[in-house]
Amino acid sequence: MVNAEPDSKSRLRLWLRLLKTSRGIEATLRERLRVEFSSTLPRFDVMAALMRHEEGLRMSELSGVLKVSNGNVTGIIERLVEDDMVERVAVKGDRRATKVRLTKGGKIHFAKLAEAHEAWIDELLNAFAAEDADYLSAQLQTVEDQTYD
Amino acid sequence: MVNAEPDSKSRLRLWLRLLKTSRGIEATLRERLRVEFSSTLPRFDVMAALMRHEEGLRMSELSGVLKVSNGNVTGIIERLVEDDMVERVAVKGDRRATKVRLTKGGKIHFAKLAEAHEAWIDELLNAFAAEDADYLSAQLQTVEDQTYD
DNA sequence: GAAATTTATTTCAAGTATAAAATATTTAAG
DNA sequence: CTTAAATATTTTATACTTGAAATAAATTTC
Repeated sequence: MVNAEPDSKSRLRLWLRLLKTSRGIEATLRERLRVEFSSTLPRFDVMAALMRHEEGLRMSELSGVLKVSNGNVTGIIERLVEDDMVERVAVKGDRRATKVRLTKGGKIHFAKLAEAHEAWIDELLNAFAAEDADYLSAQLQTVEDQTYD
Repeated sequence: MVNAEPDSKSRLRLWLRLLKTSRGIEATLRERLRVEFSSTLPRFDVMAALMRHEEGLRMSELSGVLKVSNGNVTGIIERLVEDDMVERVAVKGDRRATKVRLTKGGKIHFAKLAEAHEAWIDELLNAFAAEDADYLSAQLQTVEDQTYD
């Protein structure tokens, strides 16, 4: 028995499924961050990146890590600074650059967000046993090298 | 041999991988829609939904299908109407409602977008044979029921 | 070492996105 | 019928996002 359907159809279905799944999870995370912490996913992403870099990151490094535009990061950082979650630090030797890092309060706040976040993901993806999750991650990893920016 | 790492870590890694993969593909699609068609992903999504409903959709049906807010759809439709891709049609019997549907030009334009879109996905996901893609889709499907809005 | 180029960041214009408030209309209740 | 409640949509305020232009500072070139 031959299958008349081209592979492209299966790939298209996979893409639509991938999109639906990730958008669904994202929507749930957004909602919970908003309701339970008056926060947002972009703020969470920025703080997570800064958490992994105690010493701080330049604005351009941050936008590189998060793969978003410079101007975008400027705006999010502005609001995080207003809320005393993040502080700007001058870079000695280069007056064009600024480093940003979490404040003490920012670290404390993020720890709470991160704990809740991990629990939410654990709940939303509980259909996957650890082995299945690892296998799926590996499968998805293979796409990575395909995507060029 | 026991594994000290809790399942939640595997699930978190899966989520981060899922997010990275879909954002990567989305970024590529956005870029190509912009460069090759001066269009955007939200416009594509709206037009795709309208293509599947020849007779048109109410604004609220459209936001339901796309899972985005009413106000959001209002804005996207406004711009599509300006470009003569979409037209508003009065709903007889209910003066509150409006149906929107693709114009003839909108259908012609969307056909080009859709063809390019499918080819891009086929290229970006070529690492997956049809069977692998179908299997992955099925795996991801299991998450669906977990996500509540 | 002054001029040209590159680099780091912000500003800007336009589009996307949400939740909440406002409008307009229809339906239900009394 | 007339008020109250529900429904469909738009408007508003705020945040996020991008690419491109502007600004400022550092580096390279002649």
